[in-house]
Amino acid sequence: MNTQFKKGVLDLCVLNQLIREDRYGYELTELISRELEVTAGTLYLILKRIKDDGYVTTYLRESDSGPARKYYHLTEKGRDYLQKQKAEWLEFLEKAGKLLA
Amino acid sequence: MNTQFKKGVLDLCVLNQLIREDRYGYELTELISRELEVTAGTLYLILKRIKDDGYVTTYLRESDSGPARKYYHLTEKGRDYLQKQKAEWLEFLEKAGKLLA
DNA sequence: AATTACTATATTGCAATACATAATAGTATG
DNA sequence: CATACTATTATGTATTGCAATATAGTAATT
Repeated sequence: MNTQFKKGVLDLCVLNQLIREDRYGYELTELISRELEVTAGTLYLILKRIKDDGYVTTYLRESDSGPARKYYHLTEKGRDYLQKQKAEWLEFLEKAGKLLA
Repeated sequence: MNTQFKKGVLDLCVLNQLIREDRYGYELTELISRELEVTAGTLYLILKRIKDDGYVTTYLRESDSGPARKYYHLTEKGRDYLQKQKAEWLEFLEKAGKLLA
């Protein structure tokens, strides 16, 4: 899969998984990679980024099947960002679509 | 406009403009930037890349309104590449779409 | 029981790629 | 001379890929 296509969209995919419920990193890795080829390293970098940007907050919770899980929670700022970026993405698709028609 | 969204798609947009006729760089810059925000520098880098990759050939032709124009011609290899990448792009959109729904 | 191996989970460093920005330069025309 | 047309290149930045590391449980093997 063309690596470049994912640039900028991957973080939206991640944020979008957090709309309804908090999830932990490993879980997100599995979820996303069901559709797109993504390695854990890439995912965790994205998680770090969206946390640094204030789009998510995190908290630890023990697991009964391994190390503690770090859960990610979408903030109001993250929700706003996601909404606006999704709109921009659709707008981009429309314009690019014209050039690719 | 989110800079990252364009990664990997811009060169397809350029190649796609060459399907029916040869075009020169400045012309392509104008064409593409009607839809997407792109500067000449970026466009010329892409043109250099797709030429190095053998997707286009070039030739000079004088203009009656300025310096000579460098025309870009899509090769058979470029046509193949474009077709495959467009298919991959659509496939990517479908998968990303699921994650963004 | 002790050792080993494997799964679940998180993190980090370095390399590669593509776009942005800005500067340069040459030709023709008003 | 100023401006529009045309092409090129250098430097910076952001995002992903790949690979390695680390830790805690669980299962398997000796």
